[in-house]
Order: sequence, then C-alpha cells, then structure tokens
Amino acid sequence: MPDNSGISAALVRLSFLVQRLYAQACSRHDLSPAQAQLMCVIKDQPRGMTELTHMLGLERPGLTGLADRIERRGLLRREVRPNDRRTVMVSLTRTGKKVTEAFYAEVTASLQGVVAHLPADERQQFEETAFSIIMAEQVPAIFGDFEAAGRSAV
Amino acid sequence: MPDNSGISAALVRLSFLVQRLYAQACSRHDLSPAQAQLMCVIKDQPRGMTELTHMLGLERPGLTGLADRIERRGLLRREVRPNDRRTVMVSLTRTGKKVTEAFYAEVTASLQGVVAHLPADERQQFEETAFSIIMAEQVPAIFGDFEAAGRSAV
DNA sequence: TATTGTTATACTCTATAACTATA
DNA sequence: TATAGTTATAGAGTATAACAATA
Repeated sequence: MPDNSGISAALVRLSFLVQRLYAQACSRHDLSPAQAQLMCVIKDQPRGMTELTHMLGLERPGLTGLADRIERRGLLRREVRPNDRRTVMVSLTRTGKKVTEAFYAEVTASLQGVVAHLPADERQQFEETAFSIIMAEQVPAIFGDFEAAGRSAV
Repeated sequence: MPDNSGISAALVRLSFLVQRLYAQACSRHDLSPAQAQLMCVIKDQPRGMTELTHMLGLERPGLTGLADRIERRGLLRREVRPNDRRTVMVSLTRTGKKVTEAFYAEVTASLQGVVAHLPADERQQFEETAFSIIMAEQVPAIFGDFEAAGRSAV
C-alpha cells in the first residue's frame, strides 16, 4: 500500500518503463531514441533549428549533429528559408515520414499494451491526471497528435 | 478532452518531464543520469555487476565503464567476493552515500512538486495506478525505498 | 566448458567555445 | 551588434567482439 512519498518512485519507475519500451521500438527501426524523438517532433510539420532546441532541450551544436546523422540516412531534409536566410527549416523526407509513422504506431501500441489490464475508468482517470500534469508543467509536444482538438503544439 | 489513444502520448510526455527533472537534479550534484541511476540502485545494498546489468538494462562493458567513472570520483567501491572470486560486489563509499541521499531527496521533492497541484484523492489514485503498471510490468527497483513494506527489490 | 568481468573499438549523444553568414 | 547555424573538441554512454580469470 503506497504511502504519499511513494509517488516519486512511481514516477521514476514508470518513466524508466516508458523509456525502455520507447528504446525497444527505436531498435526495431534502427533509430536511436534521440533520433526518433526529433523525427516525431517534425512528423507533421517542419520546424526551425532553434525552435527544435527549445522543444527537445538541447544546445544547438547537439541538434546540428543529430540532424546530420538522420539526414545522412536520407530520412531528414534541411531547407534554407528565403525570408531569413540564416534560418534552416527541418522536415522529414518521404522515407523519413514512413519510418516515423511506423515507429509512432509501434510505440503507441506498445504503451497501450501496458495499460490494457486496467479497468477502462481507471485508465481514463490516469490519462486525465497525466495530461493535467503535462499541461501544468508545459511539457513540449514531443509525441502525440499535435493537430487534435484542444492539444496544440509547444 | 483526451480520447483513448492519447494515453500513449501522455505516457511519453510524462516520461520526458520526469527525465528532465531527474537530469536537473543530476546536474546540481555533478552526476550524469546513468551515474545517478546506478548509485540509487546500490544506495541501500551492494550488488553484483551482472545483477546490475539486469536491473539497469545495460550490457556488461557499459556497466564496467559506468562504475569506473563513479569509482574514479571516489563515490563507489568494488570488492571481490571471497566465495566466488570472479564476482565483484559494488557499493557506495561514505561520500557516495551522502551524495546519493542528497540527490535522492531532491528528486523526490522535485517530483512531489509536480503533483502538488492535484487534489489528494486524485494524486493517490494516480500513484496506485502507476504502481499497478510497474508491478504488472516488473519494472526493476531502480528508485524508491526498497525496504518499504510490500515493495521489495527487483 | 560456462560464467564473471574487463579491455578494445567504434559510434552516438551532448556540452562549451569559437567561427561564419545573415539581419 | 544580435541571431541562426555550424565546426571543433572533448567526455560520457553504450554496443559488439575478444580476452582473462575463476568455477
């Protein structure tokens, strides 16, 4: 019977589980977690490099290298903006989009499996609480259906 | 209003938040997340290297290097077991234990802060659901009060 | 021979500092 | 001068393969 202080342990271990399943899905697509994360963020829309550093919590040189390695595999494309020629917009290639969508579907299925044993009302309550934490903490939209009503990006 | 498939996004983003707070606490103690994780696992009891690879999900060479870097800083100690002289037991030094306990307390406080805005009953329910997932998935005891009643290790 | 751990090697991840190009 | 990105450099993390010591 967990006491009140146990919620921290619960959060850390739950996070560990999610990371493990996420990493397993990455492996199946020959992606690193960092690569997959970037690809999920730009899945539905191009983003600028600086914007991406904010969303992913990286410094710019790290993002440059990360984008390089994905680009080298033909999954990502960079384009200079005509308006401001300093900025680079990053998007997925057709192949990159396919890979990302397959990866995304697998992670979704894997995580749904993890809560499948819960009663529907408990699952629903859990999701609502999780979202309320995410919203309160302004967690960036690094995964999810960014276009869905009521859950807009960043 | 989240639909049912949104639970995966909730889990990924919640995990992202936990990792971010965990990493921030690491920084304040000049630890990497991997180092802190290992130190938390051996906080209350020594463990063998192979056992640790299972708990942390690492291959053995990775753990050797990780332990090396913590040992080099005087926070961790290796001891050969007399019974089976192949095995190495890993434990924290006195300094290592102090650092780990301070880190542990900070992470706990930080995560409690994240759920502080929730009504007590919702928070309680959330914790129970999280634990039920963790137990069902047999997530190793990488964080938490391993000696607490009803929540034994590994 | 099987098991425990380490060493060798290679690549990704990520930070800080310095640089280039554009505004 | 300020901003966007990249290059240079270095250390941490982690995997695979080969090795050493012990059982």
